[in-house]
Amino acid sequence: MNWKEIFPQFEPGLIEIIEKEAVQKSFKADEIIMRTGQYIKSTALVLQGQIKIYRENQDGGEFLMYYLGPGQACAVSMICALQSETSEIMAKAEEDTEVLMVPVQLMDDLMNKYKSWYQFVIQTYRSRFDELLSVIDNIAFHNMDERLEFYLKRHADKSGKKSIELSHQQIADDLNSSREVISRLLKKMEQRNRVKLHRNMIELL
Amino acid sequence: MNWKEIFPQFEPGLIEIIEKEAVQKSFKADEIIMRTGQYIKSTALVLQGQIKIYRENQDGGEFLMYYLGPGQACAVSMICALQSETSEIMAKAEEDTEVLMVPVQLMDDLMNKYKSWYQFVIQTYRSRFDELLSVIDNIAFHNMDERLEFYLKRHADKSGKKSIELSHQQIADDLNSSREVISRLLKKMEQRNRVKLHRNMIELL
DNA sequence: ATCGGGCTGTGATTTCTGTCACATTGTGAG
DNA sequence: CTCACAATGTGACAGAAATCACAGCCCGAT
Repeated sequence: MNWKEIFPQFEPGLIEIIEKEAVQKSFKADEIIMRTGQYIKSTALVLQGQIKIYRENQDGGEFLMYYLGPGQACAVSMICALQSETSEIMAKAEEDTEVLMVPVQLMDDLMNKYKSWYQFVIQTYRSRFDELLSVIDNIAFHNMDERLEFYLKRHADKSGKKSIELSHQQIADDLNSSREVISRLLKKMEQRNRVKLHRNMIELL
Repeated sequence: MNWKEIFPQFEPGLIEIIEKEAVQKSFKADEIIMRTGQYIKSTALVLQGQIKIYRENQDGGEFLMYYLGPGQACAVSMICALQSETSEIMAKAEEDTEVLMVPVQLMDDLMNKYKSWYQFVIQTYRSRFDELLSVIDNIAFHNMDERLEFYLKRHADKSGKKSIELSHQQIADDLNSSREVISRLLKKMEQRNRVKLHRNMIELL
């Protein structure tokens, strides 16, 4: 796969180094890419697929933070990488996914030498930070019904499709809620003609 | 005030530039330093006092993100600064506060030229990101009683004191809750001998 | 076709939190 | 001292969400 088209902003010298030092890896859908507490050895650049970044607590509860698609990178891994620390988050492949693993040790060097890398990293920080802000907004200021609408909308935006292929249970997990609550709220949304419900699929109207 | 002692890690050339280009500013307690939507012209380095960084929604609800003390800087202002964007957050002086305002235009240049500035910025990103993660954890996984304990603990850690001089109403605002709920939970904590309540003051045990 | 297991719908109940109403207490200004 | 006002205590009630219990439904494997 020609990854240079996915990161067109990278300058030639940078591409060369990445070509030489980075390793391409594949993950199957539902495969865990990184767990909380795990030592971070590289930063992942997403080439294809979707990665879900989420927080997990001791009781098995999950909470979705955001998705990473092609052309994006995990801010946490960069930020940790620069200090060789352990992960605070979980990353799981939502679909079959291709990533480019850039070794930690390169980071400092790339930041200094390549303007396009520096800008990519800054840009990544900013987008992730903004996403976290909107996540906090949602959970702090909104009830579950509004959070659910936001969730569905974001999911549709990411995939570019009007239909969302998830079970109610999966949605409940992402929102750290329970299946019954989500089912009920979805039913109400259907009654208000915001969605149409199918098995394993929700159609946005 | 001799600000160099507060940022001892800065290298000589960097200090010189900041000395020349930055402006020192004072804010009185409760003064708003930055509002949501405001254009960001400089990055604030805190010299003295405490700044509260919080999110505000349209209905007047507030939600505390974190505090900035001496030697710290606002990650949001840096991140926005680098792209000359508007603020997504509110900043208010908790006490009388002194800050050093570094103009936005300098940022890129400083990042490239001064290793100590670069490291400071990266370090700042990382700490703020981590704080946001723990904020999300709290709100996503914990009930108000646990969030309150976390809040009190964090407040005590920041100030280094065992006593917290806030009214129940102020605490409720920070947690986007209501005064009565906080009063009740504090009473329960007192019964469990976790705190001792006074007027405008809470003593941790 | 039918069996079983994963989805989905729905009521009943409980817990947590927010809201309203009002009593009590502490404190500083005059 | 006392008056006014802010801070705190508390009961009653409402609504959101979690939990339990169970019924029906869809779909793929046999």
